[in-house]
Amino acid sequence: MKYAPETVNFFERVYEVVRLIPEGRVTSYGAIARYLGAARSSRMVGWAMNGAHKYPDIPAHRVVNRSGLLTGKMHFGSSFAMEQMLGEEGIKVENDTIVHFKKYYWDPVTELGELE
DNA sequence: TGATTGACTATGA
DNA sequence: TTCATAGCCAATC
Repeated sequence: MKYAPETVNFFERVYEVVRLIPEGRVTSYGAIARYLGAARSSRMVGWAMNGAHKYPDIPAHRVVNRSGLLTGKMHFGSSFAMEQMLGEEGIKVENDTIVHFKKYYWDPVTELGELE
């Protein structure tokens, strides 16, 4: 697997941010992208997560789309693994969507401060 | 090399 | 309010 030099940095940053997500909290692809200064590259965050499976400590289940919808649950091996993991962290999932998403929402820009 | 796709989001009808 | 379309940018075919 080879990435463009700048891309490696971007992907690494994505993983770093995801690792910082506290247990029992979730964030969105767009929020991460925005935090990294790539507000319009939310899809790249998703793409980064695609490769996140190679890293054992990336809590990708804490990353959902802006509606709290578990759009990537099918990438966890089984379609129920993601909501099960979230459930064990105290996050209720109903109909593939996080209940009270706003309450659990963890925005890196807000929590970590804007990137200098 | 060029076209298509995707774990997204914002915007307009 | 719900549905459709347009940008985004790297990876894959």
